[in-house]
Amino acid sequence: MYSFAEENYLKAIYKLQEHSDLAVNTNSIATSIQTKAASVTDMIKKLSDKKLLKYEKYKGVELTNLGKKIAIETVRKHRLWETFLHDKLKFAWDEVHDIAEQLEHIKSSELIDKLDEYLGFPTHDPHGDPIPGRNGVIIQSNFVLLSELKVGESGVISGVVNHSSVFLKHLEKNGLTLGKKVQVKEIGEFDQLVQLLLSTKESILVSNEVVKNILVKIQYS
Amino acid sequence: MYSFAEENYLKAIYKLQEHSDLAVNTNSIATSIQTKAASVTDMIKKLSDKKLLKYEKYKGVELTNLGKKIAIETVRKHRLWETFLHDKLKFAWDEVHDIAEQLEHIKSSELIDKLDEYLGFPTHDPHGDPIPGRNGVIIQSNFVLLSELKVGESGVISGVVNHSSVFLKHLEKNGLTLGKKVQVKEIGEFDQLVQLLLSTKESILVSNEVVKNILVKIQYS
DNA sequence: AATAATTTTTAGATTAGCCTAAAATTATTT
DNA sequence: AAATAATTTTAGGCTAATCTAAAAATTATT
Ligand SMILES: [Mn+2]
Ligand SMILES: [Mn+2]
Ligand SMILES: [Mn+2]
Ligand SMILES: [Mn+2]
Repeated sequence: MYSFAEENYLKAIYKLQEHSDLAVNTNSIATSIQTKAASVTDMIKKLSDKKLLKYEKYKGVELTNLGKKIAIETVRKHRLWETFLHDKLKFAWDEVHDIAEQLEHIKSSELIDKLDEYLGFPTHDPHGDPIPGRNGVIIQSNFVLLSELKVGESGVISGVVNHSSVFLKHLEKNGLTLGKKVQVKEIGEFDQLVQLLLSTKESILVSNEVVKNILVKIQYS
Repeated sequence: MYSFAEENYLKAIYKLQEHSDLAVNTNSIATSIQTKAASVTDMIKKLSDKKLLKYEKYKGVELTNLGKKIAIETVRKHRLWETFLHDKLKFAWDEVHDIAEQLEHIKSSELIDKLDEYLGFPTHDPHGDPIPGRNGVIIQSNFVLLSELKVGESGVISGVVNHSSVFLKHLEKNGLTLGKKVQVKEIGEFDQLVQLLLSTKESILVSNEVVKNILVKIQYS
């Protein structure tokens, strides 16, 4: 099977090429995985030998179908474990990522399928990210940024762009958690601060940086 | 923190010195961990440098308190994960060990404590082995081998000595699982085959090798 | 006590994964 | 089109964990 490092590289490359089907370059992998470009070159040679990606010197890499499959399996494991940690063990949504980063490398397809079943075949992880199915299919949700909503429009918080602990804690503190309905009341003309109306009738003021990192499912009323 | 390999060595040494407080010798570690003596020598030097064990050339090793602590923590994790896999994910008792062998190395004390709580603070794993507490304390149960029982005596199956999959499956097939009450009906004088009476009134015949590997809690009737 | 057998250690390699520094290539400015 | 900047690769080294084969130490046998 594949090593932790190999799986981490595949996952990182997968996420980099996910929303832009260009070749992924060495430096961007290095940045995303917090390592040096020279290390990346070493590793992508190995992954290329193992037919997990296509590599042309100085031209970046592209995952093969096999590489993509392993990457998606790793994402599936990661998100299922995050769901377990959050739903069953009651970890806060900003605490699950680092532990899942370890758990995602446990080798056993039986384990992950039983975990999936135990969790009731969840479709999204605690951050609203879709959980790939056994078959590798990922159902893309059509969420939009809360910053895209016009004054008067409403949406249900369904995901986050920024996954950092400090951001997630900030949302939690403001009651902006998954499933909460929010309506845009006012957008400050000068500083773009956004006034949000919660379903509790409570009104809160958040920065533009916050609404740019929240994904909502639009509610037509 | 400690590497997977280091934790595995500590656990192996711990189990070897557990029931005999002599120094543990190089070859026995090599055998138990399925590696070569030269590799063991390399590793015990490292563990000695890290104050996890006391090592004297040609004289074997003894865990320090620190080494013992890490070993017990690893055993705790292993058995809690086995319990999770068995109780929650419904893995058979012969399927949990190999996966727990991986899970025991996940680094997060918060995780293991929450798992412990989630499982209801179990005292024994699916094979009847005691689960060390947070504090490292292991409650030793006074189980005896089923082979020690005389004709007429009864006991509740509470553990196994042999943990191999083939043995565990054999027990399962014969209904000899944890918690089952058995009474020794007859011991064959010629071949030592043992006739056991189950609480279902069913009577089964098992080999001496089987009863020598089952631990029971004696029932005084 | 000497010899033989066994155990343990050392010496020297190997592989995975990472690093720094220098060289090579590609991209961007002048 | 040169020159300069940025990116990428190569070269050489390092650590962890393993191995084989040989040497050294210990233990058992004659
Ligand atoms: Mn995550
Ligand atoms: Mn990872
Ligand atoms: Mn086990
Ligand atoms: Mn292990």
